[in-house]
Amino acid sequence: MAAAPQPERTPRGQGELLRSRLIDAAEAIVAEQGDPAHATIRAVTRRAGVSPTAFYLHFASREELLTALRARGFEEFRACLAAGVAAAGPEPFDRLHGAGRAYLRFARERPNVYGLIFPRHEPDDRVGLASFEDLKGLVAACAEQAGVADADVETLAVGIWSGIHGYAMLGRAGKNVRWPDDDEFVGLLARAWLGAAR
Amino acid sequence: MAAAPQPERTPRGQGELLRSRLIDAAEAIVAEQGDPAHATIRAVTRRAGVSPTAFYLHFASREELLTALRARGFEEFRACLAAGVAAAGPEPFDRLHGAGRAYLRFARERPNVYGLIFPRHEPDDRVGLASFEDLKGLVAACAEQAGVADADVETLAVGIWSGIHGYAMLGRAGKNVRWPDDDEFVGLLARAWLGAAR
DNA sequence: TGTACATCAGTGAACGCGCGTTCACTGATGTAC
DNA sequence: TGTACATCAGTGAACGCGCGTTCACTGATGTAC
Repeated sequence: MAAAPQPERTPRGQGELLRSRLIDAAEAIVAEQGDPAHATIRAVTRRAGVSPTAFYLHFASREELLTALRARGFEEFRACLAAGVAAAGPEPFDRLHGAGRAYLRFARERPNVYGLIFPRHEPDDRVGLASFEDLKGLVAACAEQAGVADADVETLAVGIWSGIHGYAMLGRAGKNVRWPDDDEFVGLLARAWLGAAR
Repeated sequence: MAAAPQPERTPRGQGELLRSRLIDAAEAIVAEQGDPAHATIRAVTRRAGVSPTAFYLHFASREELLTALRARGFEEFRACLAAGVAAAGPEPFDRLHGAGRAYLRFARERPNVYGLIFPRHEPDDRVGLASFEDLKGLVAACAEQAGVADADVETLAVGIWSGIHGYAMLGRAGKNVRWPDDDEFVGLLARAWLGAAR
């Protein structure tokens, strides 16, 4: 088979392609193995079909790769939430509910990416801040509609965010505990903090 | 100095002492480094002042050591909560508040032990179950006193536990967010889920 | 009371492995003249 | 149009390290007779 020899090497001028291929490989490893510790330089380059040394053409260190991976995961997470809100229509409580559902679906379907962007140690401030600002907007609209305008919106948002994050993290523990499903929990959470307006 | 030569070796019949010394060493490493991955067999035995081979006199594998460490951490956590409840007196809401404060203090003072017993992956069912049963008892007493006796206690407990766990995990993220302090948050959380009874 | 033996609580050297990182090299593709 | 050269996108061998684990050994302390 002397058929067309495939270009095994990235064409000239597009060397940056390998960079995203390496991030892809790292994401796949994290998704499969769960622990970012498995995304070693050698494992990532092996998966990308490239020699370990090629790694250094695009990253100065393993930490730099993980930072890039977290940044990508965060973009995807935030886009997922935005889509959930947009699909929910104009009503404030519907929008908050849509965000909550999207949040929990992401955490459930991609637990390892979720774990990467909300790490136990050295939390990424950008994640907290940007997501939290989004959430505060949704909560403020609900509070206004519910007539609890005098409430401290920031505190309400903290309460709701804590609840949803805790539920996402604990959700798989304790088989003997009857966990409400995502939809039900988001509803209960909004009612608990924002009153029975809906 | 030919003073009394210290017994550098555990006296006969008390070989089990090394077992707990190894767990001590592992706990110290986790507390200092944050990540259980650093608690390798060699690092643990080095810290305990013993040869790597001595490890196998007491544990069949590294995983067995980590299991023992988690079990110990969980005992300490549960004892801490029980003490917080006992010190709070007989009033149901005071007791729930005491548990919540103790929970958050433990998570704040010993974040790495907390992270070990509420791991992101492979959650330990015993932890979830035993702690959750404790919590359900406290919540049931509050619900009864608050006159929301018709409410689903299990669901209320899920909501409160999720909130407190989420707050504990997120608490250090986002410096620009104004987090309520532990006491205030526990109060808000109880009021949100159990009504304004207190 | 002495002494041979068993047990206990370890040690020390060695193995093969995967890791991060460095170094010198390669071979195709473009560009200047 | 040819050709020398530069650049790009990598490769391959090697290093020293810490790791888990195995193996044969040691030396003090107790026990049977």
